[in-house]
Amino acid sequence: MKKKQTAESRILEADQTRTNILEVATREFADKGLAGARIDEIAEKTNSSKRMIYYYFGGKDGLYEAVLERAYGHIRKREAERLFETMPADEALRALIELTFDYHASHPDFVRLVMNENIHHGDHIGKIPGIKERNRSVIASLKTIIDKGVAARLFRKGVDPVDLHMSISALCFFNVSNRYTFEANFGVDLGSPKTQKKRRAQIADIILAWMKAD
Amino acid sequence: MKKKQTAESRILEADQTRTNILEVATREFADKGLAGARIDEIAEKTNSSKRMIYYYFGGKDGLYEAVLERAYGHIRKREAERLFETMPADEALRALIELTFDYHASHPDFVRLVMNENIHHGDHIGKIPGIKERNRSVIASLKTIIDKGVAARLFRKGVDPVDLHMSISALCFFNVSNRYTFEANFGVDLGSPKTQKKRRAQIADIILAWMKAD
DNA sequence: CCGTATATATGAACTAGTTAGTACATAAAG
DNA sequence: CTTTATGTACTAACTAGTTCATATATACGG
Repeated sequence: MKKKQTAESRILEADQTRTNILEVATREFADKGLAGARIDEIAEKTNSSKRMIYYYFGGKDGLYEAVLERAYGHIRKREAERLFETMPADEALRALIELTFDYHASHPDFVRLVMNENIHHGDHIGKIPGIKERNRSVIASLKTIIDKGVAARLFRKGVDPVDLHMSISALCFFNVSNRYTFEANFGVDLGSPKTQKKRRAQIADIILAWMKAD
Repeated sequence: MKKKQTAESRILEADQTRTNILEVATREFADKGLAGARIDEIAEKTNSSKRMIYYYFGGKDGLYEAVLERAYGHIRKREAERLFETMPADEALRALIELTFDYHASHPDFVRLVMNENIHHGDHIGKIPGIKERNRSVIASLKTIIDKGVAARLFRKGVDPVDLHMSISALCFFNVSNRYTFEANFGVDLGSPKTQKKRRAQIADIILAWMKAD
């Protein structure tokens, strides 16, 4: 398959191999959890081999941590929050909530990895460098919106941005994380486009009702 | 250890053995997940033996399903909702939310089992007989409260009780399910009494603000 | 510019330890 | 003598991780 190589093409290929392994492993860990996923199965689905997993990532835990770090790296890239600077605070907040909802809905793997990490008592997330720093920017964005809303007498005073973030996250996260049990318990498919569309607006309504000045 | 037995004492002991196994297995499955828990480890922590796990529950999956059924059996026993019949609708709803919050906070094993079941795509929850029926009563209770609140012009019209339940569940569930990642991301311990107390009231505030008539 | 050492990358087969599940024997009660 | 309950020892399959061999490209001294 591989013909003559230069230094660059070699580095490139190695990088592709690493990325390919991470993509496959992300799917497997998200699907079956850290304990449930199998190294041999991941290796098989890869364009590469088991040997290379150990070569690049050291072992199952190393691979899992790399997968987790990559997943968290993706979510914090949406610094599009600056877009909201020109909007009124309530519209900005709604837009931010919808963005959060959409991210969760379109990244079930991320949600499932987080679930799994909680099953494992957060033993690996602590190893990701600078994770708190990355999240601070989300809180800062929310604080800006809150302050602006309070100044415009649209929002109540005294809401902690961390609480606000927690509430938005909880509502958006649950929609993906508890999809299967909710379906079994209530016969509602949280993944259907119709339910999603309704819920997306509803979550924003809930948060805005709470934030609203009396 | 065991002396002379009668038929009854034998049945009783057998029942204690089964219960003991289920208790131990609940902790283990909640702690490590279905794939992560080990039959040998469960057996060791039991007053009984591995042999009896297979005798009573058939295998790992059978044991897990029995654990899941038992956990779901417990949560639906709080039919204390009738207590709220005498209260105004908003107070009743707040009380119900606080009850839900407390249940989640004091049963992390249940929350973690549900998380795990979602990791496994709800493959086992479907096997629990009559699970939908059991949940219908929760929705019915909520509907009663909503209707009463609407009649008293305390609540908005048109809120679907399933949506209301979903929102309450999401907020209460997240507080337990995402404890470890939230701590790692934001340095907030959702399990501390102070945070819990604040959050308990806050969740009720959020839902009530949304339900309130304009 | 050639040869040799060195770092990077990869394949194939193997292994030690684990893990779910079973076989067989037995004991007590009805 | 049959049903229920239980202890001991075993096994077949799996699973993470390793060993050894090797190919290719670059570094570097002569």
